[in-house]
Amino acid sequence: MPELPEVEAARRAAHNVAAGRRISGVWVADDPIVFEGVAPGRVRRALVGRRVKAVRRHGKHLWLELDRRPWPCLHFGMTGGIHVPAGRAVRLVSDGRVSRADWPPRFTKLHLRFADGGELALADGRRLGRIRLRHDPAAEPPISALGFDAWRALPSPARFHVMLRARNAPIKAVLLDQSFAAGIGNWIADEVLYQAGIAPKRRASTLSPAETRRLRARVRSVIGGAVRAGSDGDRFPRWWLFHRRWGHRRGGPPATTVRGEHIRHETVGGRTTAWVPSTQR
DNA sequence: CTCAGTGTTCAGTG
DNA sequence: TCACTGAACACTGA
Repeated sequence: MPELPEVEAARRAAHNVAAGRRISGVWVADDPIVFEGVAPGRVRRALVGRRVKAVRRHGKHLWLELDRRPWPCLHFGMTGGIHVPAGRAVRLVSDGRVSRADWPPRFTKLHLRFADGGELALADGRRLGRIRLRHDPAAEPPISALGFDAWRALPSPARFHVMLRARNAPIKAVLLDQSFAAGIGNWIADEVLYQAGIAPKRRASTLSPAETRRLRARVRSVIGGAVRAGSDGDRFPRWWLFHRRWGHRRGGPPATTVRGEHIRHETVGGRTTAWVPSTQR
C-alpha cells in the first residue's frame, strides 16, 4: 500500500532498527525481477558487515546510507513493504500484523540482521517492487528523475501554479506523475482533489490561482495527516474520502461520503478514480 | 473463474 | 522532441 506516508513510516521503522548499527547477516531471495540490474548475491556482499549511517527517502523511494558505497535502494511497487519484528510479537509495518511464526514474512526478498539483534525484512508479494544498488542514489536514475518531494519540498504557491499552467493533462494524471511530484499515488490524488473541490479530469493548465492554492494546501495537509497517523488508515479523519472510496462492491449499495454525497468511479489518468461530482468542479 | 489493484515503464500516437 | 495514453508487468485476494 505504499504511497509517500507508507514509505515514510517504513523509513522511520528502518531507521529505528538500523541507524548506527552494523549489518551482521544478509539473506536475499533468488528473484531476478525484484533485484533489478544487480545479482542478489552482489547486494548481499555490498551489505554484509557495513554500518548503516542513515535511511533516506524521496517520494516513494527509500535507500540506506552505508559506511561504504554502493548503497541499496528500495521501491515497494504496489504490495511491498518493510517489516520489523517487535518484541515477542511481530509487527508488520506496511500491511497489518502477522504472528511470530510468520517471521520472516511471506514473500521476503531481503532480510537483514544487525549486530545488536535487530532485524528488518523487505517483502513483496506481487513483485512490482525493486531492489537496486547505486553509488549516489539521489544523483542517479530512477531517483534523480523524480520531481519535488510532495511532503518535504512543496514549491511555493506561485511556483506551483506556474508548474501546473504548463501541463495539459488531467490534474489527476499530473498529480500521479512522479517526475512532477514524488510520492503521490492513487488514493492521495483522489483525496486531495476531493478536499480541494476540483474534478480529476480538469486540465491542469485551466486551474485558477485560487484552485492551485487550495490544491497545494491539501497536498500538504493530507500527506502530513497521513504521516502523523503513522500511515495507519484507521487513524485518518473519519470524513476523508479514503474510508469510503472502496465501500462499494459489485451489486452492493452505491458508495457515498459520510455527508451522503454520491461517489463516482471512473478511469482518469489510467487509474480507477473515486470522486464526488456534486462538489468537485 | 474473473477481475481489479495505495505503481512504474515503455511503445504508440498526435 | 514532447506530452500524453494505454497496455504490460506479476500475483493475490475478493
